[in-house]
Amino acid sequence: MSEKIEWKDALNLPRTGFPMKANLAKREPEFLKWWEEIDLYHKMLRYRENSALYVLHDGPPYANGHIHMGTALNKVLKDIIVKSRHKNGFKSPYVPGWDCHGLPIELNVEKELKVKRGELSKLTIRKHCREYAERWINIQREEFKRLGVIGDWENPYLTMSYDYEATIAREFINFLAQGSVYRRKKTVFWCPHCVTALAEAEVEYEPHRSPSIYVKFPLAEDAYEVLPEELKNEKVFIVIWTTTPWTLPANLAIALNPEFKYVAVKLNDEVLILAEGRLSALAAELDLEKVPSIVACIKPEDLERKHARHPFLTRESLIVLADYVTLEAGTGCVHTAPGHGEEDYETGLRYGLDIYAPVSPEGFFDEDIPEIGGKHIFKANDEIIEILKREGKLLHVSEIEHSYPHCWRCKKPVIFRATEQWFISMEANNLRKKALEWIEKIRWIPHWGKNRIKSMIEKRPDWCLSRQRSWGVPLTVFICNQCGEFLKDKKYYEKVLALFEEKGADVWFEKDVSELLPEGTICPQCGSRDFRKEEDILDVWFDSGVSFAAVLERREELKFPADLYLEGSDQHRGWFHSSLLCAVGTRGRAPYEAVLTHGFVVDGQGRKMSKSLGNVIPPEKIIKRYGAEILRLWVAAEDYRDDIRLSDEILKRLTEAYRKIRNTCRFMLGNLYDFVPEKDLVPLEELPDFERYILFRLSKLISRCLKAYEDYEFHIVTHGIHQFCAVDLSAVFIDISRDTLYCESPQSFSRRAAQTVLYHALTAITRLMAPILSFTAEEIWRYIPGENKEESVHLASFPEPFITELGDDFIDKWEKLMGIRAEITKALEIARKERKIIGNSLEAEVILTAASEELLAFLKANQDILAYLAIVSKLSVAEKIEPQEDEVFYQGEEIPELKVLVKRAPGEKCERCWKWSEEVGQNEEGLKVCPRCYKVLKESWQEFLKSISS
RNA sequence: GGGCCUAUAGCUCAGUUUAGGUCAGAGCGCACGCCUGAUAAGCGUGAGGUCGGUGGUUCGAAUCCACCUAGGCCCA
Repeated sequence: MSEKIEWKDALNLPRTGFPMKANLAKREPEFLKWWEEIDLYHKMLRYRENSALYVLHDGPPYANGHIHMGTALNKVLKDIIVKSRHKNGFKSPYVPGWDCHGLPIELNVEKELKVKRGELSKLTIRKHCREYAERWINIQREEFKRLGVIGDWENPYLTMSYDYEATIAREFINFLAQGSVYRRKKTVFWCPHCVTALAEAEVEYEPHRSPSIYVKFPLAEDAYEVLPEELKNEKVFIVIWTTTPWTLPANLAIALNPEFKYVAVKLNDEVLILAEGRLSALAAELDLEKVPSIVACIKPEDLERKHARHPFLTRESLIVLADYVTLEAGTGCVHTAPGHGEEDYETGLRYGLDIYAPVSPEGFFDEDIPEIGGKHIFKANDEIIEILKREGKLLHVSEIEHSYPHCWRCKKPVIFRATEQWFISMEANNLRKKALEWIEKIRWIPHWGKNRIKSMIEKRPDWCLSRQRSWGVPLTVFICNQCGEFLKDKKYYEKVLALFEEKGADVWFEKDVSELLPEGTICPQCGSRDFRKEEDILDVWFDSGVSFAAVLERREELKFPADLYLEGSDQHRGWFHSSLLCAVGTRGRAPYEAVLTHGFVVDGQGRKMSKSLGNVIPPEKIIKRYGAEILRLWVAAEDYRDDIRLSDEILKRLTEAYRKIRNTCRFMLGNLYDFVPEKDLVPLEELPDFERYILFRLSKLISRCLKAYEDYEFHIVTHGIHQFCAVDLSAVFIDISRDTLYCESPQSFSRRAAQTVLYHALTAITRLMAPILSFTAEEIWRYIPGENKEESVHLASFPEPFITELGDDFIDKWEKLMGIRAEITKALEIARKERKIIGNSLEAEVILTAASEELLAFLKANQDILAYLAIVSKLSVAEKIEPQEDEVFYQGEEIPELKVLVKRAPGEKCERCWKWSEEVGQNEEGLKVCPRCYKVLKESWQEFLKSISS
């Protein structure tokens, strides 16, 4: 007998080419290339040609800059949904899109070209903008594809494509024709730096230092008439407070709250009027030793429509009433400039005041204003304060820091300024009401999304559509030069739309009105033939808002309405909102059946990612270091409905989880090297109980995952798969079955049964993980044995839970067995760690007993399986246990009536299977193997036996 | 300042809604040990949380109410 027998040659050890190390960053591109080669996206659609449609409509990212974690998160979530719905049996097309027009691109182009606004023609700027957008689309497309996102990347939708531009114009004209569009002067956010009106969405509130001044307005003659007798000979002033001194030249009114009590107080030799509720605050602000005494009370309604004199201009200021005046700050007397404030504007309308805004688009005062004419408004603040001082009208000046609107693009402070703008009315055609009705019918996930968008729609003002810029789709409106009326009927615009479809929206700027209007057009109002075209362009939110018309309705593979829109929760005010208004306004219904939102990417401490905090992690970095797969796993592991944390620790943990899943699958592949499912698969009903129990657990996992996919709860899937790999497979089934897999005859029933479980588990898990771990699933798929599998895992369907009912008795029994196993394991650990009796569990013999008859009977009935489950060499059940010196006695913790005795297993170690047995060596050749192994060797390794005996 | 949302072990999540009383859990990580026939792998055991804080309702609250703190999105 030879001394060194290579028993490894007589075992079924795992064999696989599937690498332990994923090398994701390097291998992923190979899979991407292959998917492209086989045109996976279209193949997936063809596999589901006759299936029900599931349409997830892509919200277009802005074609500017590299993708970031937020956009990556969004696209991966969409990809998981598209892939999982496909696996669920739906035909689920995915057409990605880009938002291409708008101010940010225009500004960047100006920066690149080093030109200022207006220096180049609109057409030239537009040409450059188009190229710029194209450039970023191509970059972002590659970045998105790198994430493993599948879709119609070669044929995406672009809001700047000619047909899309035509659709935008057409939908605008729909609104125009139904009388929803109007034009009027209105205060809007205005950025003097970018020289444009801004939408609410384009304004950001930032802390800002402003002067805080108290200004005295002397009462005019008519106001004295209503003053109490004792004030008639005094110098009386109304005191206002403002943080924008530059708006004082536009002051036309002072607003009082009709509900407040106003008082006149004496300060030095002057009388000041203010709200009683602000008196002590003012005294504190002025640093007075004591609150000035009240000399009279004033009823605000007495002063209504009386006047005060402007503090430095020869003009009067109307005293008005308004209920928005508060006692939170100031004096309760509010400086009102209808051309420079939203509420001021409304008050101005009510009192018939001029909407006066003597400020140029660039932010310079009109020349005709004394002293400060021609100066920039923000620079005029100090001069106005000086003038007030000189005129003796300044009561107090200080500085405050407060939240002030800033331009989202240039980050500079914005102003309110009255200008001519185009609007879609929220009330015309009941747009607001209908939108609110549709909100009720849509499924919002999470449910609170409904309240959120509802309150926004309820409160939002009319939609300001116009932008004084170049890069966008023009507001296609013809205006009569004679009477000022604009043409509303669709018939006037058919020619324009046809031209847009063919040549894009540039033609609006290229061609003369006469070339755009149908021949012989006459103003229906005044009969004139003299028209001009509107020069403003449309708000980009309108562009993306009509994507349902440009994409869902126009693409053959899609449908209107979509099943789902999925974006960040900020889009309740953005795309969900604009899409809803556009669709309700023109189609009479919402463009989606359901809306799913995700939170924002924040750092490990829950703080938002920002350049200034320096906590930004770009997707590219994660892909390079860990692979896109880890990024995808991150997306899937987190509950994205809240904010989603990202940190190095989180990525490290995910990498570990990934490795566990990968290695578990690798082990299964390695043990299926000789398994031919078509031939070797053991029918479910013939499987031993343990195998059936594991498949039952697998079935539960499958059910749970299918439901979680259905509900878009991917973190349930991820945690479920990971836990199943780590516990049910790796720690339980694989650990226990290793002996069977390695040591039994290759074709034996018991080994094939164990392999059957591995095969089912592997194929199920691979398909379950495919929407998330798309690369790894594909890699595994290639190694899975069998002929009848799809070319790509992404063409396969989800597994079905194949064991749904085993009976409660069966489950109870197995849960009890696993509980007993856990107790044995604890006893073994004591023997190992504290008593050093054993190392490997196979070195142990276990004797069990129980305090209750019932448990004792159960133990006796399951003695053999318990030995198997516990992975010990010998296990028996006794009525009574008397521990010896070198033995461990353990009483159950979870099962107190269970008692476990551990001692060293008797006999010798079988050199082949490493189990200890008193029968080792009892064979003809005197091999140091146990009878089981000897039998197996005779059965399946005769060649090997010959070779070692020679 | 207002609306909406979030807060459970170092990390990611269960448990909270359409019943408040085995609900204080899982996996990972960590510590310690074992194995060396999944090996830059595998197995086991263990230590970790007054469920963001403070009050209140209740016989009893992570779970209901109020307020506060921190953070996020949106708005002013």
